[in-house]
Amino acid sequence: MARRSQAERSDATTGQLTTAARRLFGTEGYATTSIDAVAAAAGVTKGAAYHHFKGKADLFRAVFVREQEEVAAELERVALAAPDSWTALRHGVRAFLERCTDPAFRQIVLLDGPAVLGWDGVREIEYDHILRVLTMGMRAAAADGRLADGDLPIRAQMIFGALCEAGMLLARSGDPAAALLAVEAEAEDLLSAFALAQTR
Amino acid sequence: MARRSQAERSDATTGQLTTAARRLFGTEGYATTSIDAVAAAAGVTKGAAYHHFKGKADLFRAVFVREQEEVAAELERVALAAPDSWTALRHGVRAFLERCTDPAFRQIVLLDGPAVLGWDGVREIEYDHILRVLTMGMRAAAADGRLADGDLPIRAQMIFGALCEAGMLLARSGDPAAALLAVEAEAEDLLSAFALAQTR
DNA sequence: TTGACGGCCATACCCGGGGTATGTAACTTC
DNA sequence: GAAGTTACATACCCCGGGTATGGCCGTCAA
Repeated sequence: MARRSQAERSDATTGQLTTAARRLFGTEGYATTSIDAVAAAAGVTKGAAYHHFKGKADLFRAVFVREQEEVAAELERVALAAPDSWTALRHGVRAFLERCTDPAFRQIVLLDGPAVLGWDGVREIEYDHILRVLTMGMRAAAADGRLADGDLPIRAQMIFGALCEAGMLLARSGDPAAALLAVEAEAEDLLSAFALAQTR
Repeated sequence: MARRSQAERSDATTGQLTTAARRLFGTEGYATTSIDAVAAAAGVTKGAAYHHFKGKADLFRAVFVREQEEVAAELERVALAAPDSWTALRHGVRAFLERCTDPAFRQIVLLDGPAVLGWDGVREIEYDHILRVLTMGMRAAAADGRLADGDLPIRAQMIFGALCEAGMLLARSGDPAAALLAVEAEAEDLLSAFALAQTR
């Protein structure tokens, strides 16, 4: 192996570890995957893992954060490409639901995340990524007069919960394409809940 | 101890075990509570636990099911006491949110449940309890012309996801009473998403 | 250039806890 | 009341998370 700097070695190892962890956590689940298995899949030993991460939960956290970053980036990209704030929301919803097609994403973000990191833990991370993008999108729609006033953070959080459940639902469906349409229709109705015409 | 039948002994022991497990799982979380600790709190040993349950997950499942049964029963009671289908829905929502005030309920049903039993596992159980009651309530509201047509199971599932997130949210709030009002307002708007006046 | 220092990682080990095998006392059945 | 079954307790296995220690190599100052 050619001469490598310490930083290069570190980055390479952490990258191998998080990639392997993402694969194993996503397929086998958090509880049933061992640190040894992750390290072996990454081509290193447990010592390397415990050098870069405080423990198993910390490794999982790194995977979880990277997952959130990628989804948030894609959602932001989709939103920016949309002609107006309302279609930005709709396209974002569709992008999130399609992301839920990935079993590893569901296992890590939707199933194991809350149990491993606690609700405060996932909340803290999501608020800087997925929830941030969603809240911004809803704020823009509200500014455009497409959404009524109200508590936007609470509203975004509840919409997010509904979308997560919808993502699990269509993943279980025998006909994902048809389910996607049905779910999207319901999701649009949900967002329409806050359409301006509605009065309390 | 007086002479007891086998069935009485069994019922007493399983009751002690599930009660102790409910307390420990609810306070310490599933991963950090040991079978030994549960058995000790129940006044028996690990052998008794493994005699009545196939394993740790099975014990958790029993606790989870009982929790669902209790909530479903209360929701049904609240719904039946309501004058019409719409207020039945609203009172049910309130009852569920208040149940989320219990940290043990949140830990067991909302956080650990999906990770331990898998999504299919919780789905199967919830569909016979909370989701069943919610779907029935929405079906009644639809029959009364308070909800538009659509895919009711999907709709109920998504509403349920939103309510779970709302429950976690108001539990974290510094002022639960005020948060309850805000969350209830948003939840009503969500249900209004499917009000008959809405057209797609 | 070199030598000391520190970061990177492997090896060896501890130990808590899920799961199992076996023994024993109490209940049930005939 | 003897045989068989149920309801546990006890002792044990072993996987796996976490830690301690040592060695290799890049880094940096003199």
